[in-house]
This record gives sequence, structure tokens and C-alpha cells, in this order.
Amino acid sequence: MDSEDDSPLGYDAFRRTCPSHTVLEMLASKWVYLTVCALRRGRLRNGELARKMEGITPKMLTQTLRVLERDGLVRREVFPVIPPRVEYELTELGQNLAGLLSQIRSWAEEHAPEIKEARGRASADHDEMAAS
Amino acid sequence: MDSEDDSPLGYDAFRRTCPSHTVLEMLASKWVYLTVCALRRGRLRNGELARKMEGITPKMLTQTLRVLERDGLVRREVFPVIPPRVEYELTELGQNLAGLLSQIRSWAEEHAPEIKEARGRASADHDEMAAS
DNA sequence: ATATATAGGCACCTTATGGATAGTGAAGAC
DNA sequence: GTCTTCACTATCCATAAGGTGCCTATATAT
Repeated sequence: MDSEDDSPLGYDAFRRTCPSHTVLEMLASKWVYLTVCALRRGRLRNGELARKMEGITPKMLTQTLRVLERDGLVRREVFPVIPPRVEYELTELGQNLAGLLSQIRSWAEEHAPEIKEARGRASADHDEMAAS
Repeated sequence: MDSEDDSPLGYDAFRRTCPSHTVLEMLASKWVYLTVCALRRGRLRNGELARKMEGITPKMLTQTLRVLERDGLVRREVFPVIPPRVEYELTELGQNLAGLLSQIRSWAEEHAPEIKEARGRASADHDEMAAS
């Protein structure tokens, strides 16, 4: 094991042209994180997701769901009724990912105080520079 | 366990005003992922990081490192020599996160083929719609 | 004398993204 | 009629991301 942090089969997210790089790019979104976490417990309707994710606009919600659907992480089911009813649920692949993403979410929640403190120190340092 | 996917102590990344939400926002960046993964094995210099992360511009690299430093994930050490020498390494908090992030990276590398296939299907469907 | 390497800072510009606002259609409540 | 709900779609605008080029300092190599 020389410098093998590398992938099992030639995939390397550090390379711009590697498919895994674009996957990482897709995952690098606040709303993707939250949407996948929200769907982890089961299928939800558009409106339920919107209420759960404070601050998301309908546009971003739809956009995020379309990306997740395109990439095979989310399944979309339309009921042809009026008023419309659409449900979203994670695919197996999505479930698989959800475990990891909710670990990140938990990490963020656990370490938020530390990071807030670090940010405080950083801006204090910055102010002190400005005062000199 | 009713609906306890929630945080241990009142932190909830789904709430816009929660500190953990801004932490998630900070983590939701391709370059943050890769930088933390790159530093996982030990300290690296700016140029080494730049060479490792294909496609990153000096500006984005610096920007990313400044954010990570501000949030207490990365430590920056300057050697007052000429030519300049600066090294970056993960703090303990950063190490802690690096484990999770490199799991995500591995996931991306492992599942890249599936996702590529899903994207292919999606665009095929799209084309077929356009052809009708 | 000239060039190189190093780790940036700074200013400018273009493009992509996020987010806000308004609109659509059809059923049912009032 | 008018209003609401639902799951969107379309449009605009402000902000952010990202790219480019030029600048700094000096020891070392040519």
C-alpha cells in the first residue's frame, strides 16, 4: 500500500473527468443532503417535504428531486387524481446513501457548537487585526 | 422512538436558523470534500494540494482552505523562509470529519457506474419524449 | 542579468446558481 | 362566482462561484 487511498477500480474523485467526480459534485448540495435525509424514513409528498425543509423554495425542491430522480436515488410516483398527488421515495441506492448522509447530518449537529466557537475566534482575530 | 431522527440536543439541520444548518451548508462543497480527503493522510503544502486536486484554481484552493481554517477543521502553519513554505493539516475535528467524508468519496467511486447508467436512461427517456 | 519557484493577494469579468414571485389547471368548499 | 389546495412551471434578479491576469518577496540556479 504505497499511496492507495485510491478507488478499488480506477475511479478517482480527484480527477475532473472521472464519473465519480461528477457524482461528488451532485452530492455537494445542502438540499440534496436534506432531501435524502428527509426521505429516509419513508415516502413523502412534495408538500410534506416542503414543510419539513424550512426555507426551501418550490423551485429548489423540484430541481433537487429531479436531479435525485435522474441519478436513480429517488423514485417518483404520480397518482392521476385531482388535486394532484405525487409521492417520492428513496430507491435502494438512495437508501444506501442515506445512511452516510445522515451521519454527516448528525456530525454537523453534534459539532455545530465547536464550529460556532471556532468561527467566533476567527472573527475576533480578524477584528483585532483591523484594530491595529 | 417516535420520530426521533432528530438531534441529540435540540440541533436540527432542517431549521434554517440552526447553527448545524450553516455547518451543513459549509460542508456542501465539492472542494471542501476533496480538500479534507486529501489532507487525511497528513500535512500537505499548498502546491501539493493544487497538484492533487485536478482542476482547482489557486483562488478556489485558498478560499476553501480559509473556510476550513476559520471553522477549525484545518490548521495552517507558516514557515518564515524564502521561498515561502506553508503547510496545512487537519485538526482533530477535521480528522474526525475526514472519516465520514472519505466514506462519501468511496461511495461516489463505487456507485459511479450505476449512476452513470441511471443518467443515461434518464436522457434516453428525455430524447424519446422530444421525438414524439 | 535573467529566470524559476513559492504562496499567495487583488482586481476584473463571465457564468452559474439560488431564491423570490407569479402563474397554471382542475376539483371542491363556500 | 371566488377561493383554496396541490404540484408544479416560468421568469426575473441578486448573489455566488469560478476564471484570468498581474502583483509581491527573495534565494537559488543559469
